[in-house]
Amino acid sequence: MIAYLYGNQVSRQSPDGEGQPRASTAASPTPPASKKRSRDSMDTSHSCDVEISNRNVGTGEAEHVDVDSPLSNGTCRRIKVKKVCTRIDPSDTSLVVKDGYQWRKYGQKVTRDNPSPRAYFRCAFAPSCRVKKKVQRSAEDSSVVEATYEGEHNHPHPTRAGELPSCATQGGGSVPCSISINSSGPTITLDLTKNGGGVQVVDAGEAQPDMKKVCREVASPEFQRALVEQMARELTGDQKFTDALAAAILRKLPDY
DNA sequence: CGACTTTGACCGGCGC
DNA sequence: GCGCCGGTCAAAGTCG
Repeated sequence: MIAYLYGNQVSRQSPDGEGQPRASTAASPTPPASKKRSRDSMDTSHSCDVEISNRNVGTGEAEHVDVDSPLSNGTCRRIKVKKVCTRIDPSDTSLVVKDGYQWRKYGQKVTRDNPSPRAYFRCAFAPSCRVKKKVQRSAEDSSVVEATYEGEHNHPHPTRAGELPSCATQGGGSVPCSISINSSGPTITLDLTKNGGGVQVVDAGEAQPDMKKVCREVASPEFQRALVEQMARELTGDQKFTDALAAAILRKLPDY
C-alpha cells in the first residue's frame, strides 16, 4: 500500500482521472506563513547539454531528450527527458495521461505560450523516485496533450505487478500498446510492447475446460501474426483513420 | 475525518 | 536592480 503524506507529500493520480476542477476558493483569510524551500528542489530547469532523438509510437509521439543536469560539484548528471503526445477527447478537461504509473499532482500553472494550464506531476509510486511529468494541452490542437517526462523511474512499472490496467511502456511512455479481449470469459491481453507480442491470460474465474487449448492457440506466433495483420487491414481500410494519419503526417512536415 | 485536489504565494533564473 | 516567468510549496477546500 502507498503511504500518503500531505503538503509536499505523496498521493496518487487516480487511474480513471484526477477529477474535474473544483470551484475552490483557496483564499487564505489569514496572512500565509512563509513558504520556504530548499534550493535543491529547483534543479530541474538547469541543463548544459541536450541530446534529442525522435520516434513515433502508435498514436503517441515520443521525443527523447537527454539533459545533463549540473550537480553541486560542478559535474553534470544526464537525465532523460521524454515528450509524449497523446490524443484525447477535447471535451476532457482533465490533464491525465494514463501511463500506468502513479502520479501526485503538485501544481498547475498557465504559461505564457499556451492558454491551457500546465499540470505538474511527481511519481507517487516510490517516494525515492524523482521522475516528474508535465502535462499540457497542445496550443495548436486541444485534442492533443503533451506530456513531458523528466528522469527515469527507479522502481518497477506498477503495471508489471498487476496494479493498474495500462498501456504504458517502461520509462514512462504513454502509448496505446495493449489490447484486451474479454468476451464474458478470461481476459486475454496482447501486449505489443513485448518483442514478438506478449500474450497474457488473466483468468476471470470461470475458465472453460478447453481454455488452455485456446490460450495456447492465442499465444502462438501464427495467431499473433494473423491478429496483427487483421488489425492492420482494419485500420488501413478505415477511411477516417487514414485521413487522420495523413493529416498528422502533414502537420509534422515543414511548410514549403 | 482521512484522502486528495486546488490554487495563490513564493522562489530563483534570466533578460533587459 | 527590476520585472517577468516557470516551477514548486503548502494551506485550504472538497469529496466520499
